[in-house]
Amino acid sequence: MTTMRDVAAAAGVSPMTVSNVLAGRTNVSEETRRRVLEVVERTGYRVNTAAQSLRRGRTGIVGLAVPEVDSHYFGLLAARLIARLAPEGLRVVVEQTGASREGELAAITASRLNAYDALVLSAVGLDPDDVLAIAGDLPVVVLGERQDVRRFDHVEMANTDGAAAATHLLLERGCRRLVALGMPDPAALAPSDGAAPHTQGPGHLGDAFRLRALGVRAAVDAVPGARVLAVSGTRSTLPGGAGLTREALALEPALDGLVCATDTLAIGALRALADAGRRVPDDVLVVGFDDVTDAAYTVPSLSSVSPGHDWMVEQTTRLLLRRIADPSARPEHLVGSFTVVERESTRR
Amino acid sequence: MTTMRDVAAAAGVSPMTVSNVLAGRTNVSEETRRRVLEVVERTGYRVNTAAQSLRRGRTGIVGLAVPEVDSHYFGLLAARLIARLAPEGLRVVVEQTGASREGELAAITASRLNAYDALVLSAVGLDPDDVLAIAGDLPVVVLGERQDVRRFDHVEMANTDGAAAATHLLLERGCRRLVALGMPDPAALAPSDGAAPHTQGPGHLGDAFRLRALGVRAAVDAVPGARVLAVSGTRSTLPGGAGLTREALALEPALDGLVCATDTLAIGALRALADAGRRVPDDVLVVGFDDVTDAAYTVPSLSSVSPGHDWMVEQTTRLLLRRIADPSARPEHLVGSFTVVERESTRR
DNA sequence: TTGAAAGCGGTACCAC
DNA sequence: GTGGTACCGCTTTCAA
Repeated sequence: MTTMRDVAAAAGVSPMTVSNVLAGRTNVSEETRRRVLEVVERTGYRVNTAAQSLRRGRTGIVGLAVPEVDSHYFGLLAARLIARLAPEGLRVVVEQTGASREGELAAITASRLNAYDALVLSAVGLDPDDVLAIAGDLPVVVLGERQDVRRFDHVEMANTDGAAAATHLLLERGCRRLVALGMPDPAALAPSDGAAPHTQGPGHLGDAFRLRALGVRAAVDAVPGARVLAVSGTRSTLPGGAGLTREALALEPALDGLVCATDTLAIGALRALADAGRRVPDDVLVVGFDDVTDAAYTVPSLSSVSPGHDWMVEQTTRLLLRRIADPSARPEHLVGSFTVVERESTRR
Repeated sequence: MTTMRDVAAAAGVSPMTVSNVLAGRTNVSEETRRRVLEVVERTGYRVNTAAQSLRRGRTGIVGLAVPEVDSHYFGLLAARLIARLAPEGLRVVVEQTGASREGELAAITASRLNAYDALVLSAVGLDPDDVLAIAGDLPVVVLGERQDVRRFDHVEMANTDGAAAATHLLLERGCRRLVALGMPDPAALAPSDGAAPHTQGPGHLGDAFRLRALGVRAAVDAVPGARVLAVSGTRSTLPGGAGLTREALALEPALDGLVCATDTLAIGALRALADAGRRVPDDVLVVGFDDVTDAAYTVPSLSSVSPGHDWMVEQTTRLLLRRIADPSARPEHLVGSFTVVERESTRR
């Protein structure tokens, strides 16, 4: 193992000078710099990141906690975040939180968490207390859903408005028997009792999906004669989407519109509808949420709510860097805009 | 910031004892252990991983280098690897190598690489020299494709045999005008000149796809009257798959079978075929490679070559742990088996 | 069963 | 421009 001391010795300088050269500091003569670099080159020396981290107090690693890695939305998010943070000198470690409610999460995540300079929490089905307990004094940016904790920076999707717009699209196209796939029952959300939606007890489902359900409900309530049935009880997976759709078809055989909590669920739904002999968009209209890359490539292609990924990643990065630099900064709460991207699955 | 010293002081013991308690070592009295844990609990203390890494000489982080994060195969691989390595106390950092040939990669990757205990290289379009240069003495497991470097542990997919079997399936179903989508031209591979396929110059395309092309060629050559056209020139993406398919339709309007280098390309192809008014499987049969989750959920569902993901991840993990423990172990080279999963896209 | 000493390999600070 | 000194927070070693 070559150390900085070795390089220094070989170049006839002090370790400090090697450090200065490698850090690109300017207080080194051109001659010395060249000599040091020559030795570095020759020996293949690379700085020890652990030592660097210990000394600097920063690891250069950002944790990204997502419910499941193998989902369309996550791939999109991870890819963009990794690409965006790389030039900032930050690497991304992916934490899967999906299977692990309760203890698992508290145990595993907590012990690893301090290896990160910051944590991005993406639409995790955790209640705020969990997050609080786990985070400690770690900079946290919550992404996508709403947390009622004002402590954290937060980039929120237009969950409610986006879902309302998606639902509105189906209603406009003539749907009257809707199913909200993968969302908690909007009817049970008691929108009129004045309580904020996030006070509905600890998150058994991500806040995001509850907020989307509210949007669906609002849109449906605005149209006399329209009704919506919520079919929930699974995470956002393809088999989950297919399963829920079979359930939906059994519960509401006359369904003519499917508003899905995510594109992944919607893609599963498309498959299940095909299996059931329901044609999309002839018999049933389908709309998803997230506008993942795949949405444009399904057959029929999938209409979806686009949350503006670039903006979200950009803001997330900005808040992250800001908070790493200044942990005491006042938390920001941003809400993104959205667009409904219409494709074949709702075209009539 | 709470340190181990602080905890020790508060518990009236030495830092060493705190370390022993937290590491679960047995040489601590029950009484002392309880006292220490109580303080840890109360203060929310967590060990500093940087210091730990520095002292131990291991970071607990494994790099996973993939061409593009946002692809179906990667999601699958990453999810499984992350889940499998977590109980081993290893986290996964994702490195995107896709866009970065040459300098980029050498520069960026090399500087970060020593933060890892090991590196998993997944089907990267690098030539072996690159890998050699970058890796240094870092444990490397190459996954999926073939490297002619015997230095590395290697878990290879049944690229050639799998592709041959997939092609055979199409031929069996009556296809005679095949297109190999996303693979280098099998005709140009000069299979009979005795040269090993990996001597075809530095990897402008992943070895994996070239090996798959060889399989396609072998299968086609065995059937008189059958021919295959290779349409390549893109990485494995959905738009890429659609684009290549449009190209293929222009070059070979009579095509009746599509063998795709990956499922992602195949899914893009399904979309492009639908756009072109070609029915699958009525007019054209399509088969992919990887058997990603999505393959079972497209409409029509996609036949694919399944490389046995569980086995691959298991072997990768085994080799990884082995080599971390013993860097001088003799490199192993494993080749997986495969199964052809037939679905609607080839059912006639 | 407990703990003192000695670093792991860098870098901030400040003197030269 | 250069480098000595101290120390980041933890753990290996070995003595008590």
